[in-house]
Formats: sequence, structure tokens, C-alpha cells
Amino acid sequence: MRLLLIEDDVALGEGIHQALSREGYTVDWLKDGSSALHALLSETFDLAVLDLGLPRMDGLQVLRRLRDSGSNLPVLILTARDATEDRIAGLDAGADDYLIKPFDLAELKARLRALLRRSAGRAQALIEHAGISLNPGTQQVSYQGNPVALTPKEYQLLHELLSPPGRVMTRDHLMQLLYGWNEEAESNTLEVHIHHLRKKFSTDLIRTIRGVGYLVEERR
Amino acid sequence: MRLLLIEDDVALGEGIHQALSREGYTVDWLKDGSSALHALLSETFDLAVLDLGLPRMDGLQVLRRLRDSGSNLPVLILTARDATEDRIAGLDAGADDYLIKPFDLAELKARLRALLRRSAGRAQALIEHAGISLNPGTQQVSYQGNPVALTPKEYQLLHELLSPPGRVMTRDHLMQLLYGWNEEAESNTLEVHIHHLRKKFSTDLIRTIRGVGYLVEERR
DNA sequence: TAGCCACCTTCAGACTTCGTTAAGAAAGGG
DNA sequence: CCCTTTCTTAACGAAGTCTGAAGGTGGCTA
Repeated sequence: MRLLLIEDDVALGEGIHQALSREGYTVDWLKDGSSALHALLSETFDLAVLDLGLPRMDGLQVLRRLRDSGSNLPVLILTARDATEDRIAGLDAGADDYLIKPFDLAELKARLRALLRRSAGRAQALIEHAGISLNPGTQQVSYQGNPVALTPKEYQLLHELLSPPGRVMTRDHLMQLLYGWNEEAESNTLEVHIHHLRKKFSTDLIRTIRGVGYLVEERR
Repeated sequence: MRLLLIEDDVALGEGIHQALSREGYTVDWLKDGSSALHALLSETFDLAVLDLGLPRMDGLQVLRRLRDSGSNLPVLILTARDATEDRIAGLDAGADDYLIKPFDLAELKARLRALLRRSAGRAQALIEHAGISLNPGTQQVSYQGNPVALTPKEYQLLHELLSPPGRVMTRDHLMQLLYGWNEEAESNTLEVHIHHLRKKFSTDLIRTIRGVGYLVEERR
């Protein structure tokens, strides 16, 4: 579960970062609005935590531009206690939830969970392709009618490759999906996971695009 | 039994919170209307206690929006002594019961019990699955004809896993069912309770989905 | 055809998560 | 207030998962 934290206060940011990482999220952390917007538009996240008081570009503006671009990424905003108007403006601008500083980390965690559950609930029918059926709600996968047990990383990869199929996923993209920016995986873990997927389904499910990445063919 | 308390007065809220927690409810407490509505729409509660005088979004409005969304969650409202009109408006808006401030905590508890009994009566037939029969009205459970004694937490877990079976319940979901947002359980209580359930029924009743949660298979 | 490079395959050890147990703490009932 | 039931904590072991490295394969280019 990849998450973008946008917070300029270093102490607070570190606290949040640490807490959420320990919770199992892949957390990327940016400290100003314009790079955050850039990242949000060019990369894939499951969720964003956005401080409204930011240098360079105001958090509200980031949110508006994000929504203008058509994204419905779940966003939780952080506001100062007295900035009531900000909060209202934030919700109006399309935030999904908010939290008032100072807040309890436990509450943040709870709200993120709720947010993710909601966003998981709202969309997502079964994904069916090439005999594979993948249920994003429950993370259950079956192949030709039989359930297949996937590890979390395998599931993430497969999900990405299948939504939608027919697109080449670059190695970089996939690596970032699994590891974010921080924790670099220095070896060939990606190949290993792909290998496992091929073994569990079929060797020719995932095609290698040499020098670029991987691909699941659109129709089969 | 998970309950949402919506009350902006800190002293009063603390009192109610404490009393109801001691009574065995899992109590979550929010202090303003808009986050309350949010929570009510996105999470699962068995009951709400709603103060009508609230900042940000009036309690009445919360109630109306909740009913508009199609929910028939039992709601008890709290009103000031002189706000007769509020009370009437509250009942019109779909409240199930009301209490006038100041009130006695014992009376609150009694009314909640009554409310829950009523709402339990209206729904819920026996749940039968894999030799287990679970009666939501009386909280009695039997396995292959013989009664089984479950502790409250065990019952909650089993009930959740069985309604309906075949769905993966994430650890997060189950933890929130048992503990709400407040008390973080830092250790492996969930595993322990699951273990007890398995012991009382059958080892393979509940399947673990590693990294995700637990599952009771649909047909057996 | 030789050589390089990207990718594949395999596997062992590190690391995580989960199950099991037992003991002590907390809650509930008489 | 004591006794019983229930819940939590903690330790340890088992099982599952991930990583990093080594060696192998095959395509591409010169």
C-alpha cells in the first residue's frame, strides 16, 4: 500500500513517516507542494496525507489541481486547530477526510484504514483475464476456477499488470509500486517475483519486453 | 457492540464514554457533526448517541443525512431541557429515542439496552453454517447440536466472520470491530481469540489469509 | 560466431507473520 | 471483598515470505 505524505514540518513528518512505515505502508515523503503535485500526477499512490500549510505551493492548491486532473485518489488533509476555514475549503476542494493538529497517531492510522477500506469498497468489480479472476476487495485470486494463493508482493504485481492488461509496465514503475523510493531493493527481486507468478499461472502469461518491462497481453 | 458517541462537550463526553465502555460497548467518540456523518456513512456501528447541539454540522442535519442515505441505524439523541422543538424535530428526522440533558447515566444505559433489543428483534434470523448455529437475538451458539459457551469477544468475532461467510475479513476490520479507534491493542490478542474459536469449533473452520486476515469458507 | 547484456532460475539464509501456550491483569458476579 | 471468568501480554516455535547471490540461457550486435 503506497502512500504519499506531504508535510513540511520535519519533526512531525518524521513521526508520521515512522509510524506509518511500521504499520506496513510504503511511505514516500515530500516537503513542498509543487513537488508533491508533480509526484501525484506522475506516479501511482493509494492514498495521500496532505498538510494544508505548505511552502512553495499551498496544500489547497495541490488538492484542487489534483482533482482537476480527474484523480479521485483518497486524500486526508491536516490542518491547524484554528484554521476552520481551511478545513471547510479543504473538504470542498475534494478532500476525503481531515484531521486537526495536534492529533493522535492512533487516530491517523484509524482514519487511513477507514479511508482505504472505503475506497476499496467503492470501486472494483472482479478483474477477469485469461482465466484469472482477481477480487480486489478480498485479495483472493483464482485461476481456471481454482483458488491460487499469492503472497502480498505477488498480488500487488499481478493486480498492477492486470489493470488494465495490454499495457507495458516498466521495471521502474513496478519497482516503485513494491518499494517506493526509499527502501531500494538492490537485487533482482522483481524478476524473482515475476518468476513466481509465471509458475503459479502460466509461463506465457507475462511477456518480457526486453530493456523496458513486462506486459500481460490484452486478449487471449 | 460498537457504538458512536457524538458529543462536543468534553466533560460530558468523557463521562458517557467511560460509563459505556465499562458497560462493554466499544465506544468511539467524535466531537463534531461532519466527521460524525463521515464515520457513520463509512463505518459500521450498532448504535449512535447524538447530541443535537454541535459545531460545524448540526446534529439534526447529521441525522437527516444519515437517514437519507438509507441507514436505519438506531440513534438516540440528546437535547437540552428547553429545546422542545429540537426534540420533536429530532424524532421527525428519524431518531429512535431521546434523552433530555441533564440525565442520569443509568437511564442512558437502560435506554440503549432497550434500543438494541428492539433493533435486534426486527432483524436477524438464526445464522447456520458448517454445523454452527448462532442466534443473534440471544447470543447463543451451538455446534453440531451442542451448546457452546463463547466469551463476548469470541462471539463478536464469530458473528462477524459468519455474516456472511465466504468473505475475507481483514485484520484491521476485525481489530476495529473489537477495539474501535481508541485502545490500541499492541499485542496478538486477535490471534489468541481466533485460536480459542478454532479450539471450540474446528481447526479448519477459520482459514488465515496470510498478510490479510481471516476467512470462513462459504460452503463446506 | 563471439561476446555482451538482460533476464531467468534456483536456493539458502534472513526476516515476518502467525500459532500456541501460559501466566498475570482486569472485569464481572455473588 | 473474594472468586471466577475473560482478556491481554509475552515468549517461543513454526510456517511462510522476501532478498541477495550465483550460475545459466538466449537474444542482439559487430
